Amino acid sequence: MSGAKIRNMEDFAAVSGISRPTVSKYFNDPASVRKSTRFKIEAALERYDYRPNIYAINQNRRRTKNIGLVVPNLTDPFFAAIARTMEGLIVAAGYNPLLLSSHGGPDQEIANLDSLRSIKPAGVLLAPLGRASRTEAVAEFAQEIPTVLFDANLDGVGEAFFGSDNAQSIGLIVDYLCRTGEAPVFFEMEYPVNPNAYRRRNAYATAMEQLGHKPQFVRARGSGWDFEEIGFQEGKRVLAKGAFQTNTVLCSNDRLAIGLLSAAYESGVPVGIGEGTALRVAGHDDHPFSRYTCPSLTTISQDYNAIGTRSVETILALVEGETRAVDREVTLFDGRLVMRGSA
Amino acid sequence: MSGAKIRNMEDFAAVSGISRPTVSKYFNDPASVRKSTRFKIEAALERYDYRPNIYAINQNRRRTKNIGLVVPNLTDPFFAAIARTMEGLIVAAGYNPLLLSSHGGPDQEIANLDSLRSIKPAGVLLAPLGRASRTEAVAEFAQEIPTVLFDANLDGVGEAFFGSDNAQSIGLIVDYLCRTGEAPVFFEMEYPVNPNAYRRRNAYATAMEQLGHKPQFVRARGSGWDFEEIGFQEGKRVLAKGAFQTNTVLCSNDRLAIGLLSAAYESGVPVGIGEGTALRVAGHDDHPFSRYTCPSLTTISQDYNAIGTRSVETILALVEGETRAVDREVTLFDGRLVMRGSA
DNA sequence: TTTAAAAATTTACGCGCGATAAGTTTTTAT
DNA sequence: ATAAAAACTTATCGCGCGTAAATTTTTAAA
Repeated sequence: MSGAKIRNMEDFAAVSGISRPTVSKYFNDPASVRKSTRFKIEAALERYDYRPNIYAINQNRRRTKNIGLVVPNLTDPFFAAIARTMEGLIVAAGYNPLLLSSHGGPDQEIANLDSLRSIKPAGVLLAPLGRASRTEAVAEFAQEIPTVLFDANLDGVGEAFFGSDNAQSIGLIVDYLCRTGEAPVFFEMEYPVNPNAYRRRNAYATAMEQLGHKPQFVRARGSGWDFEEIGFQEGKRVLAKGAFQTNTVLCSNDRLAIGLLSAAYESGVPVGIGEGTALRVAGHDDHPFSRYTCPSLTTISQDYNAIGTRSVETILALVEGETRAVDREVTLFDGRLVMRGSA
Repeated sequence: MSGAKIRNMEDFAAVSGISRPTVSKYFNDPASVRKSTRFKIEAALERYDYRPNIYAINQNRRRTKNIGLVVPNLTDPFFAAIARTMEGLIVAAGYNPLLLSSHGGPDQEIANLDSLRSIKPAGVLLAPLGRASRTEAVAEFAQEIPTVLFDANLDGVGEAFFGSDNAQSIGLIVDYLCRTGEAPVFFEMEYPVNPNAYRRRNAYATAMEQLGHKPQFVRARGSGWDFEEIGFQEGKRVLAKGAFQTNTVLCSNDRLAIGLLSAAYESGVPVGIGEGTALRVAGHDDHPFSRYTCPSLTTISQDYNAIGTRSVETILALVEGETRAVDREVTLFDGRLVMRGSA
């Protein structure tokens, strides 16, 4: 770091002894210039502190190097974790991730897409809110800008969808629960906000019937995204009434289960699989905290590594191929049973 | 939405019947143009889908409208929540927040600041990693770009710092624990990554001595940010040895406490304040999940609404005043005792 | 070594907007 | 009604870079 102030690429080209357009080429792809000129430029980079102006770059480039990454709710550690995975992959591919959270609201989701529009991203990875999403507006966005959905599907929107196979995973855990004890009751939100919740409900019913059991539901009243609180409040209410039809409860997701476990504890209902327990509880998602519940939560681990990897690969392929998908690809990954103390 | 394609501000000015410079003024401040012209422009905005090119704007503006927001770890729901609060305030003030997570690593922290540099933000809100931060590099950044620190202080870095008064909050909870039972042992990381952890350690010692008790420490081995796991593993180890010197444990933070509670459960040690309990556990931070631990966690609630609000206000004042702070302001907010079931 | 092809470089221009100056029209105040 | 102030228009420049076309250099093949 020394010498005169470098104000732009022209200045920098001067001190490095190379023409500005060649320097420009270098920054777009260092391998595209002759080795000798690359060395000259890199030598200059060591002596002077210069970096290209990102606004000037993007004003002229056809496509930016930005990839939008929109999740329903960053406060949910599940999405925080998957977003982190994806961010890493995007950076590794030489792109610039832009992380936005919809905070559980469709207005914010649209606002996020709007703000992405002005960033002119090369592509977008979107985990939609689901049923709460304004599907038309989202579809319109996906029409404009290459978009890959993950976690929650909106029929026909975007170039591809990657998520979990709820039928497989719920089937798996229902089977496990039935093998190891009483058949489970399904504990869920009365009005789920997420399409996965509907799929899980149906998957539960199907799995139970195939095993010769009658599906039984307990529906928690309440709305919004504060699942733990709803699971807790409604859990207390149901436990007080003794209204779980069997001693086994399969929750639609881990956050609901976390609330229910807390309610069981406060209600003095011992949860687990050992001696002296009165209730088994299972969840779905392998939430980062499910290891530390009391007892630790038996659940399904979504393969979010696969979901993240494939989603990023797909959007990058679309972006780099400058082509739209011919068929909309829908890929569902299997969940894995995680046996812990609660069921 | 109709009519010809609008490619730039010139086109849009034409269809709205206003000159381009005036349209430019409008977009910078709608109140700066005559009401009649504002209506014309807004009428045109309804008919045509135009939004100014953000890259061209920022290339020419002295200062952008971007505010960087860097947190140590978005996977931690505490930071996710405070980031969300701040994002809202920044948007409300007409600025554009850019959320970045350092994922617990100093390299990523520096990378984040570097990537912010190329965005040329008007100002930055930074919750540094703390002791792991490369202080010199962060200080250099804060020299370049107006920066306000929050949560963790780095001496002399940035224009201001807002955080919690650990002396007050730890004093408060130590006092509470001593009034209601045995004096607490302090459970903490052996090598804390965060300056708050050090302040809490010292605050604990001071508070204990003032109350006539001998401070006693249990230090968890392990490093990194996986506090729950460390609290769990080390909690099991210490409980197995019966090495807590009293029946009351004050944890340096809630995540450690969550791990410890899980360990106590698995070890068959009943936690709480009622009959038949053997251990009291308290935490610090009012982590979003501390309501749902078993038992629910007695803790200190940081006033992160105040921290968020004041941090945003301060950076915006700096940004809009185009002035640097004369004195570096350090403001610590009081914590609030949250009494729950665990202690 | 010659020569054509490929690669690298330079020339020249344009992107979409902010900023400013000078002149014109409209609004406000007296 | 009139002057002053405010808002607008026209004209022009410059920001920092990407990129097509033209030119030069290098490489590879004959």
